[in-house]
Amino acid sequence: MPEGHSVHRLARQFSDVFGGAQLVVSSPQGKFTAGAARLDGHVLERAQAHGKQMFLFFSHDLVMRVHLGLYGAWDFGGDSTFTGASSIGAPRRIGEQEVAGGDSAGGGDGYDGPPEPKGAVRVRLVSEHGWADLRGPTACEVLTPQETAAVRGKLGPDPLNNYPGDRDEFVRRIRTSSTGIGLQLMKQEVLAGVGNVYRAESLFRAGLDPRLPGRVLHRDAAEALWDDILAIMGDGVRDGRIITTELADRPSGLGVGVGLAPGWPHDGGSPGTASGPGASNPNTRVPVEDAHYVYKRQGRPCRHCGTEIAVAELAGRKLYWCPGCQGG
DNA sequence: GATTAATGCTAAA
DNA sequence: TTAGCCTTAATCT
Repeated sequence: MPEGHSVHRLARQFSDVFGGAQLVVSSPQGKFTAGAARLDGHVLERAQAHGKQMFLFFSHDLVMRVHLGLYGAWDFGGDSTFTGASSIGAPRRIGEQEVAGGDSAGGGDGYDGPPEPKGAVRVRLVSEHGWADLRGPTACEVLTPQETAAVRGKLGPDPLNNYPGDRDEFVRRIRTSSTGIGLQLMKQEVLAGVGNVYRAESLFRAGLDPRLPGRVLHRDAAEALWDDILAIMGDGVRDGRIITTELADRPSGLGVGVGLAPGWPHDGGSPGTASGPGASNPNTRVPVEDAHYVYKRQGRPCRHCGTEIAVAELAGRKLYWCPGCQGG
C-alpha cells in the first residue's frame, strides 16, 4: 500500500495533468457530495504531498486533503494532452500498487470522456482533457488554509520534501522518547511518509535493533538513518516501487544499486519495450523476491548473515528484522 | 467461489 | 481498543 513515495508520485501526477485546470468535482458514491460542491468549478493550482497525505490547492484557497490509507487508489484517463502531461509515465492507477499506463494505454485519439463510474467512487475530478477517480480513501475532506496548516503542523518532517532543518527536527523527535525506534519510525509526527516496508528495510540497512529506545539512539546514527531513508524513498519515487536491496545482494544481479543509479535517467534506451513509469529504468526489472532484505522474508535466511528473518506483531503491525544483524 | 491479509489511518467506544 | 473503510492479490476450498 502507498507509503510516502507513492503519494509524492501522485502529487506530481496531479500537478502535471490538472495543474491550472478548471475541474468538475463530483461524488458518484455520494459520501463526498458536500465537499465536492465546495470545489466544483474551481481551478486546481497545484498538488503537494506531505508524508502519506496529498493536498490539492484550489484557486479559491480551499484545499482537498486525501489520505489513501490501506487500499485507497486513484484511477486516471484522458486524451493525449492529458497523458502527455504526465512526467511519471501516465499511470492508469496509483495506489496500493501502481498500474502502468504508458503511451498506448487509454490516452490518445479514442478519448470520449470519463467512463460510467464503477463501484464506490468517492470523488471524480474531470477537466477538459481527462479525469481521475478516487476509491477507498481513509480520509478525504475539504479544508481551509488554516485547517490545512493545523493538519500539517501535526506531521513530522518528510524526507522527500526535506525542508531546511528537517533532519535536525527528525533527530530531535526520534530521540525525545524511550519508545523503541521501530515504533517511533511509524509515528507520522516523528517522520512523515515511512510505512511498514520502509521501517523494516531502513532499520535493517542501518543495522539497528527496532527495540532500541529512541533516547539511546546516537545522534549520528539518527542522522544517518534520515539520510538513508531519504535515499531509498527517493529511489521509490523514481522507480514507482520499493526496492531497498543493493545490487550486490540480489541473486538475480538485475537492476542498479540503491542510491547510486549511475547514468539515471537514460531516456533513449530500449525504445521497443517502453511502457509505463520508468520503463527505461533498470530497477523496474528487479524481481519482487530480490527487492527487500527483511520485509515479508520471515523464516528465510538473511542476505548478509544467513540468520532466519524474524517477524513479530507490534502495535497491530508486523515487524520484520534480522536477529543476527540487528540484535536479539 | 470464498476467505484472508495488506505498504494505514479515523472515529467511535 | 476496536470497527470501518470497501480494494486487491494471494491463498484456500
